[in-house]
This record gives sequence, structure tokens and C-alpha cells, in this order.
Amino acid sequence: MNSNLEKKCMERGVRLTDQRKLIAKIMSESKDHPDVDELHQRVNKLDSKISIATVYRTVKLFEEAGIVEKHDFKGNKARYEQSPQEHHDHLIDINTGEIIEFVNEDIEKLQKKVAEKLGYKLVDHRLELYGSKIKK
Amino acid sequence: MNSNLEKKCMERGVRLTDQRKLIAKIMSESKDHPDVDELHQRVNKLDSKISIATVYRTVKLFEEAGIVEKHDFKGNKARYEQSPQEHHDHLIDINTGEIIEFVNEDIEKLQKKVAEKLGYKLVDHRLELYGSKIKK
DNA sequence: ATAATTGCAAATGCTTTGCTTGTGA
DNA sequence: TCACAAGCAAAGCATTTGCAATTAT
Repeated sequence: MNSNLEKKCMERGVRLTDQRKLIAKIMSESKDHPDVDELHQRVNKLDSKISIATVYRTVKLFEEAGIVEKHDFKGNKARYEQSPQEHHDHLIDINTGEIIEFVNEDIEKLQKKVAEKLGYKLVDHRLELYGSKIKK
Repeated sequence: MNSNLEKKCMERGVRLTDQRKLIAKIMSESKDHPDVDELHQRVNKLDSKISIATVYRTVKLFEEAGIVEKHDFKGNKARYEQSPQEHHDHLIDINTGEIIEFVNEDIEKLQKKVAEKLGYKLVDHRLELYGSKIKK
């Protein structure tokens, strides 16, 4: 049974090794935003011989292939997630580290408009909200 | 003649050494977003004995005192600027690296709204646009 | 006077890389 | 077959830190 990401690799002609299949599987199943260490640990439960260097190389490869996204949230190491169907941004709970995904079309449009007003074509952007839970 | 940042240090009881005064002066005069290396070079033109460790320690100190801001734009080392009077975000030219500041109240409001809708109090945020110049 | 700061070099933490052996198409 | 990938350990890069000497208040 080949995972979501494994299929994308095949489509894009990314050579599939056992290690890559496993990393693809783990990332396909992950609903959070694991860092490389975390990925390495998860993968190692299935194959304890995979080195962390391979995990680093693979996430980079996947990122360059456009099938995973890398995030550098404030003060943390890089985190990864499978490239989503539709773009979203993130809100990070500054107390727990929990990451919440959100979509806001109005903000997206405004960003594009701002860039254009400055004479730029918007190619990429980064929007992160940092907040603390309102208790009620 | 004491610089803008030097005054703020005094107000906040930050002990003023010759090195700090110089770094404060350089940062007060900088209209761009220099990284630590760049700051070190600029400072060294006035006093070639200041170590890069001191520059690192000082920008961190200034940041914690709330008088300078640190930015980690994609793929670059940390850059610093004097804390501005009014908040702004940045657009980065992906071809030249040029950094353009902008303000957009609508986006600011929407961010706050999004956070609240998710049950969070917005404490901080990061908005960066990456674009390429439209030639005409 | 004395607690804080500096410079230096060594240490750190994350990430990348050279090299040799192994392997997918 | 054979170009490419993996594992390991070493290297790289930005940043931090321990320590002895110096300095601001």
C-alpha cells in the first residue's frame, strides 16, 4: 500500500528507496508539524537503521519537489508538513506550542494587493500568528 | 552626542559601555536591516577592537529591552532594526534581497479577528511578503 | 568596591557533506 | 549495469558561553 506522498514521488520521478517510502508514509500519516528529530524517531520505530542524515536529505528533497512544506516558526527548529490541498497559515499557541491551521481569503487578497501597490508580484509569503488561549 | 538608542538605554537602566554606545549609534543611523556580521563591520570602522561576541550579546540585550527588533527572513541570518515608532511588516525582493517596509491596517485587524475567532489573544505575529519586481 | 561586561576561544545545536558501500530502475 | 542513495562521522555556520581580565557606576 503506497502512501499519498509515495504516489506524488512516483508522479514526479523521484526515485523511491525503502527509506524514502517509509519517510513518505510517516509524513503522510502525520497530522501535526514534526521536526526532523521527531520524524527520525517515528521512522526509526519501523526501521531503526535509517540515519538522521537521510531524514534531512529526504525532507529537503521532498520540499524541493514541492510535496512537503517547511516552516521555521519563531525560536524553533524547522518543522514539516505534507503540502496541503489548499494553502493555509498558522497560529502558534505561545504557551503550549500547539499549532493551529487557518485560512483567511481576505488576508490573502490584501497581501497580493499590498505587493502590487509596491510594484511587486507576490511570489510567496509567510503569515504566523502567535497567541495565548482565552480562558472563559 | 548620544544616539536615539543610547537614550533609550539610559531610560531603561541599561548599563552603557563604550561598545554598547557605539553599537547603539550605528543601529540608530542604520536605515536598513543589517545582520550581526554587517553590524560588526560597521562598528569596527569606529573601534576595531569590538568582538563579534559583544555584538551578539548587545543586539540580544537590546532586543530583550524592546529597543530593537530581530527578523528571521527566509533563508537568511537574523537581521536587526531599531524598534519603529509604529509597527510595520516587510516585503522582501526575492531577486535583490531588498527589504521594503509597509503598513496595512486592514491586515492587522483581520489577524486579530482570526486569532479571536480561534479563541486566542493575539500576542505577536509575523507577516512577510516575498515578491519580484514588476517591470513596466 | 564590586557586580556587570568584554574578548577570546571553545562549545553548541541544527544542518550539510565527503566518502565508501549499497541499491533501485 | 551504474548513476544515484544511504550511513557514518566529520565539517559548517550562526550563535552562545566559560573564564580571566577590565570597567561602569
